[in-house]
Amino acid sequence: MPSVTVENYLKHLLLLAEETDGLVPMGALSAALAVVPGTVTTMVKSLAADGLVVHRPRQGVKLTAAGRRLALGVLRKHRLVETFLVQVLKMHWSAVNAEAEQLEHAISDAVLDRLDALLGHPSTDPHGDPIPSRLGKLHSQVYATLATCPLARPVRLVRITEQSAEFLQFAELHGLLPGASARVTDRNLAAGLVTVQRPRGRPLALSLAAAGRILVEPSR
Amino acid sequence: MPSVTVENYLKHLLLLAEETDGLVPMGALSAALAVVPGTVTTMVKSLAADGLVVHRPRQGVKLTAAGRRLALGVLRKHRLVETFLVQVLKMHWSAVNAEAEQLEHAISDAVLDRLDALLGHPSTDPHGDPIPSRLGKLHSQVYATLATCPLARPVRLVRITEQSAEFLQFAELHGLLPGASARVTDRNLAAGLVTVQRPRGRPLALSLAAAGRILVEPSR
DNA sequence: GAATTTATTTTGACTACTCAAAATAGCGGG
DNA sequence: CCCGCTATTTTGAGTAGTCAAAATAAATTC
Repeated sequence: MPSVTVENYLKHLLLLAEETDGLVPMGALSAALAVVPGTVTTMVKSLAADGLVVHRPRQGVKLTAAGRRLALGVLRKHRLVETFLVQVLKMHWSAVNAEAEQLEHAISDAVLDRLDALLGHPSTDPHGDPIPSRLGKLHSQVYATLATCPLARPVRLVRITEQSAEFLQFAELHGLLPGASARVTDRNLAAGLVTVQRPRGRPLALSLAAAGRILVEPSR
Repeated sequence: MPSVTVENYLKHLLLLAEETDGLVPMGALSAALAVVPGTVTTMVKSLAADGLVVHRPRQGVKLTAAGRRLALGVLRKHRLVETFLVQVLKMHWSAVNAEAEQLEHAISDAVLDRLDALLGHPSTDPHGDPIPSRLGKLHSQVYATLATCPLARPVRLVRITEQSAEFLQFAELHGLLPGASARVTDRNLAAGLVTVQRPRGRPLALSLAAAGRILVEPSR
């Protein structure tokens, strides 16, 4: 059975691979895990020895098929637990990431299956993040973001790819929840500002970085 | 924050104290934790240094007030989680101890409070074991057992103080669940056998040891 | 009251993970 | 082509928890 530490290395590697696609730099992993770079080098070498990752020295790491399978299992637990915490226990969506961070390593597959059934086999968690299937399929579509979608066109928010409680609380305050409608009225690259219009709301200014964390699809 | 290991030492110490009352011998703790005796000595000394237990060398250990408070918190998590697994996720009562063993160390107080409310603030878990209150009160009554209750008198089962899946499955198979009625028709100390009569059931033979794990109260 | 058994403690060593700080590699600029 | 910067790796050391096996203390037996 993989340790909590190993599960975390693999999970973050999977998450970072989505953005980086290809090799994940050691520094990115080090930052994500809040661990000094030297520690990552050591651990990655041991993960490589176990066949869970491939290590290209001085270049980066990536998951092997076995490592990816394990990582998907952890991610499935994380996102199903988040969904449970919000839908059944009525917790706030900004609080559940931290809770799931712990529970994902303690919950068995048997309990997870029951939870999955209780929730009606959801395909996304409360942030819109896709939940890997029992078989390890992660059907993550490529979406536009508020930083890249066409101007003036109505869009529907589908996913918030940022877990910090502050950001999520800010987002909710301004009605930026998965499922909500919006329209980007202006985008100023020089200033790094995006202006978003919500139905029945004041125009809202967002940094380009923040806008890039909000995934959208064309409305209707 | 106490480690998983520390939480387990304290929890088992609390459980063993119920039976042993007074000092728990090192050997008992060693057996309960499935760890060699030398390890227990080492750990107990470090727990004592942290003010969580009192160590009487060559005699045994007991919890301090601080240690007991922590242990009660863990036990509360364990038993509420068990209750949740049975009542909400419909798992079998013989399986939930092992699951709760893991989850008790990963669940936060915030989640626990929601769970407690969802379950209607239960006072016992599915085995009839009392759940410590949020404030750390453990109202565990002294009950008779099938090994000690008066002969021929009708009794109601209140608690099964044995967590092994095999035993619990055996108990359920013969209708020995908390809440059930029964009557001890015969007790043979020499043979170490207790005969139990269930309404509409065949007489059932139980070892004295097994009978001692089933707590009862006078019926009506 | 010595001798033996049993419980406990000590000692030395190991695994998994971590950090701090020094060494090194590979890059981009001049 | 060399210089310096940044990312990475190495080295040495520490913490938490564990085991195996030898040493010791206490209790039991004769």
